Amino acid sequence: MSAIRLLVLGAVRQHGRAHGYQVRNDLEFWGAHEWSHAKPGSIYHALKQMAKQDLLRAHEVAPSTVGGPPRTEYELTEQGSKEFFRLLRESLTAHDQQLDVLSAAVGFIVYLPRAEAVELLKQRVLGIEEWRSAVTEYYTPEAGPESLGHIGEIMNLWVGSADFGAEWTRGLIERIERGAYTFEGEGEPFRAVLGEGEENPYATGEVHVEDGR
Amino acid sequence: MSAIRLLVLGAVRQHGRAHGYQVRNDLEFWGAHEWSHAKPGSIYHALKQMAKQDLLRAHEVAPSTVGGPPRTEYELTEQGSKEFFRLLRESLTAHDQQLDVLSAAVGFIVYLPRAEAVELLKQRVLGIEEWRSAVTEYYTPEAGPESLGHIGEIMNLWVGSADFGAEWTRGLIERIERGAYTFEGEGEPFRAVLGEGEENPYATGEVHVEDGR
DNA sequence: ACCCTTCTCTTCAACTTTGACTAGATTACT
DNA sequence: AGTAATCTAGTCAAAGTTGAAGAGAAGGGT
Repeated sequence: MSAIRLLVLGAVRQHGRAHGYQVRNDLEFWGAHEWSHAKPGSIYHALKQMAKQDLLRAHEVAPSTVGGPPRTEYELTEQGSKEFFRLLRESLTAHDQQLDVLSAAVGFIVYLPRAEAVELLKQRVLGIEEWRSAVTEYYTPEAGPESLGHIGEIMNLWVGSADFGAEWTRGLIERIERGAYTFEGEGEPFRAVLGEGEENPYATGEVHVEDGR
Repeated sequence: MSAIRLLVLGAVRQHGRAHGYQVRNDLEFWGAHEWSHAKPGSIYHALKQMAKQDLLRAHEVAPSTVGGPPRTEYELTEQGSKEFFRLLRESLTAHDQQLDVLSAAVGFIVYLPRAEAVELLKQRVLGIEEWRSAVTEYYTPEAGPESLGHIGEIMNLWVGSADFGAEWTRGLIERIERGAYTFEGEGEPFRAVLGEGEENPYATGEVHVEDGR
């Protein structure tokens, strides 16, 4: 599973209503074009696909104030909202190697209650630890590690990478438990969208994002 | 870029001549179906595609000894061989997050001369370090790290992950420089294919993530 | 003799992703 | 003023990926 559906659902959700280009800009604002591989084509495709599956409601909009082709605005349906949270929870606990999926999920983590976020992350750690012990037990050859030849290096890479993932997750859990960040139901929510005319401090140099809402 | 082309080219290359099912089995034997996402469909597709691009030469083979549909055998063309090494070199140096691509490349690393392997890995480390300093400089807000909110955790994840990747690479470089493993032109080559009728020791367990020999 | 499962080898349709392209409007430069 | 560049907004064909299905042969049990 790629991160794009989660990202797109999350972007639309933050705006309430958004068209493709807005979503595209949000993702760029979040730096997601760097770590996910969210190309324009994928975004527009995801929007259409999810509209077809009744996760999003599409609204045709008049040719628009600024130039360019007619836009379509989308908003989440009831189902879409459920799907967003399903993906979010799944992405937080799944311990496969997908950094991009995890990143997207972390970006939206504050939309969960604090306690649940911690719970899910703990599950993540558990999953990683289980995976680790299963793998190291299973692939430890009786003939000693040399029998694997250079192939053993691959094991090394994966196990080390998993260890790092677990460590990072533990750190995050601790910070959250100590009260860091503002979660669902704790007052002023964090909104990672640009206000009108605001400048994107993380744009890639030339990029200059305007957000109409 | 996914790892599949490199894996398929490498598998065919080790056999000299191979049909789709053989490639599929090799990948399973290597555990690659776990860490790459090499499904049968992808493998057959890659074979056909690369045949169309003259990277592989296809031979129709008589309906075969055992049951089943007629097989097509493939072997590398001159171009295919070049492409294999091009992909191998690229995958070893590219410092984007793709663990699967790196894993595949490490599996084939001994087909390069030792000195070149070291050279490429050093380039990898350099690339990671450059990326790291560019990112940390660019994304360090003047308003202090708190201004990023929980979004800062994503940065943390990526930078830490990159650091781990660099560390792992340095370790590998050191071992190779000290004479570990047998590289191209150093005698008996490492061949990770099953002999006829040999059993795959890693074929049936459910836990099946890494690679073995 | 019969059925059931497994193995061999491949195909296919549906879906996703990519990268290039279009095209009008606005700004920037000389 | 003229033209180059950039923004806005999106489309499309080609390529890649997935998961399931298919069909023949062979083994294994009752």
